[in-house]
Amino acid sequence: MIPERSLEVLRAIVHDYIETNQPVGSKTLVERHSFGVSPATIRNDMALLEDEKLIVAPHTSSGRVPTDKGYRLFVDRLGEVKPLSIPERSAIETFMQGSADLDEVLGRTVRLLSQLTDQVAIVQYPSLEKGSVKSVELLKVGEQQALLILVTDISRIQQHLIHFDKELDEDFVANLRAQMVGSLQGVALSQVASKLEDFSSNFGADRQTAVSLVLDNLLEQVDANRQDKIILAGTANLARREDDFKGSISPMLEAIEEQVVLLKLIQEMQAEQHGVSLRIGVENDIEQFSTTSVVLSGYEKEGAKVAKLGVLGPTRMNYSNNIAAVRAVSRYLTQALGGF
Amino acid sequence: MIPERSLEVLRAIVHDYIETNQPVGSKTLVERHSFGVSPATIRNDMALLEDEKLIVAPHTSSGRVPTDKGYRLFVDRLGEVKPLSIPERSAIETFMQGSADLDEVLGRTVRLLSQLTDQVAIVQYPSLEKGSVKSVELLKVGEQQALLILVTDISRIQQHLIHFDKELDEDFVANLRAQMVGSLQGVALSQVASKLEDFSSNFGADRQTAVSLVLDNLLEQVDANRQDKIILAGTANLARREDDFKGSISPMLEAIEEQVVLLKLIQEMQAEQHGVSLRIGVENDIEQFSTTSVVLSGYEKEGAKVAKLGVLGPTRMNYSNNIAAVRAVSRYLTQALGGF
DNA sequence: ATTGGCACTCAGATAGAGCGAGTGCTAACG
DNA sequence: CGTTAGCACTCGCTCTATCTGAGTGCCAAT
Repeated sequence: MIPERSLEVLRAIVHDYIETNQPVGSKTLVERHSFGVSPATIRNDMALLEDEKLIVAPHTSSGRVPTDKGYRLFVDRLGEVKPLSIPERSAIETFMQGSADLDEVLGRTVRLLSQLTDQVAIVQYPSLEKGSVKSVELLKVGEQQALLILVTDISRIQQHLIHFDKELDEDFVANLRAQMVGSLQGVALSQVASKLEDFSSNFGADRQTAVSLVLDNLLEQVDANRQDKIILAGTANLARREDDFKGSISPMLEAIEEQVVLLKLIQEMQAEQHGVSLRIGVENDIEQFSTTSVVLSGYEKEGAKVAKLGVLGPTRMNYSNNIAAVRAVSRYLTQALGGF
Repeated sequence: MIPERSLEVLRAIVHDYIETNQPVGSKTLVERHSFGVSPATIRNDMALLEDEKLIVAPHTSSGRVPTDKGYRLFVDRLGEVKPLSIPERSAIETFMQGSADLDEVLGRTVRLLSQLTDQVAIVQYPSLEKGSVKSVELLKVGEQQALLILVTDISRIQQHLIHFDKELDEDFVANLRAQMVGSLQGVALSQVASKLEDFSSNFGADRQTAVSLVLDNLLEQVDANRQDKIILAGTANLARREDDFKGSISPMLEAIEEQVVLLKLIQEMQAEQHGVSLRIGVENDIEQFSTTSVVLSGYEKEGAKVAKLGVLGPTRMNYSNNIAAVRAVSRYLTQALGGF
């Protein structure tokens, strides 16, 4: 077991290193923090921590730097999550005010989170895996065009324009719409496909092409809903802290722009303690993110987890602050969504 | 006037510098290109070009590098726009295939452009300043909620969820919808506000709150349409060429993420020769972009320019290629939009 | 267990030397 | 007069050597 004071030393090292970006040595450590002991004693503790692979010396004779494992121990056992400051709280309040639809709320949220943490912020759109159809509409908007709209129970709206090869007549469109509403309203998204199985038998042979075109589009939208969507903010923060990443940041920017990798990462991470889940450095077994940490939390809608949000940044990040921010924003978002 | 051969020398310098990223000297120049003269002669030409501020020597005794002015002369008078390669053409073809609605087409376009040029690609959404209302819809999607949808003549779709404080009844919604369609179908966006001036007098006093709520939302959407929107791709390309920018790239990333600066820039630039407009380095009088060049072109819908698209990258970019790509993509997009 | 003392290590800063690509100038050449 | 060869000169790089100092590990004393 690691003695109490050694852990204090680790905490101090993490704290100072995050603040200064310099390897921290025994002497400066006793100066900055009031341990009641001499540098030599601290050195013994540091040797112990190094044996445990919690810290490492970049070169033979320089101060120590926390390892990923060191950060992990820090956040798990040492990092008291400090509450947000008053100005931060009021920033959240004002940011969240007067938002109307989902796009706007999430857009604000992601920018807010990025501002509070100075990191890249990620907000995942509510997964509709478990959602249901609130409303489906088909509108004729041109001679040969119709707009298919799908509204789900968390007010996520999708629309898609469909082009037909023949002119549409109003009656047919109205009829088709009515049939769809009848079959689908309130139906779970996962059930839509089966509900529609012999839907097209309600229509005459001359309508089959048009009907199946619409149905294909509808199923595509339902499917697109299962593929989760994310929005980002603050990618410029990556560049500002470029030195904290070993090599170039361009692979990371690519991965972020790609979104697929991010989605996979988010998918994998499960909420742990305090509702916040954390991956530090190589714990992300994705190569591009081996020098980054991810702080993630879920947010809720009507008591059920619907999606996640969090931040991504260099392993040398202010965990206490970022964890607090992610938790707070997640709570505020949950609250804001309650109004829908 | 600058003699013919000196211009050839400038062309060669720009070409080699873009390729190698090294200041180019007189000796390597005669080796790589078959001028029929000796290095000493080239040196005289270079001295001339330097007097004209078309090239500059980073240090007393190193090769020369083109100035912004040099690049400008190059693109205006020397850079023959080479046609795209066969693989590039077919890449465009496949990329553009099977796209349905506007979001999808523009999304593909911006990624394509970024791929072809290895730069940050920008596509502006069609400005609706001159657009007109194709269709307007109001759908009840919940007890106290309705979805307001605005479709314009270039198939740009917007929707917004409206919350009412009282329960809605079907008849009222249907009536309101019918009135709106009657008043607005085919009306130019700029005329919408005046058309609606005493619209609410068609309804009873008990409906006024609800009606004005809907109208406010509608006007807001029309207004949002005037604010242009842009989408981006390939921001990671900035990081990959970081060395080409003097300082850090983070201010640039911020400006790009902000979008406001970009919009202003796009607004200012007017199509010049070949339908392509160009800003090189300090010609952008925006500080953050003083080391970047922007290649921009318009694209059309039914013979009228509707918006712009282009790329942004370091001044040391392959202008011939990028101009060709922007032009080609703009043409293909115009063509693709013809189908709407 | 803690501490002072001490020899040791090594990254980073500073300085000087040599290299070489590239220049500008001048005088000669066709 | 445009072109060219020759040449002295500049100066950014690279390499090497030296120095400095922060920091370490170890050991004997407390």
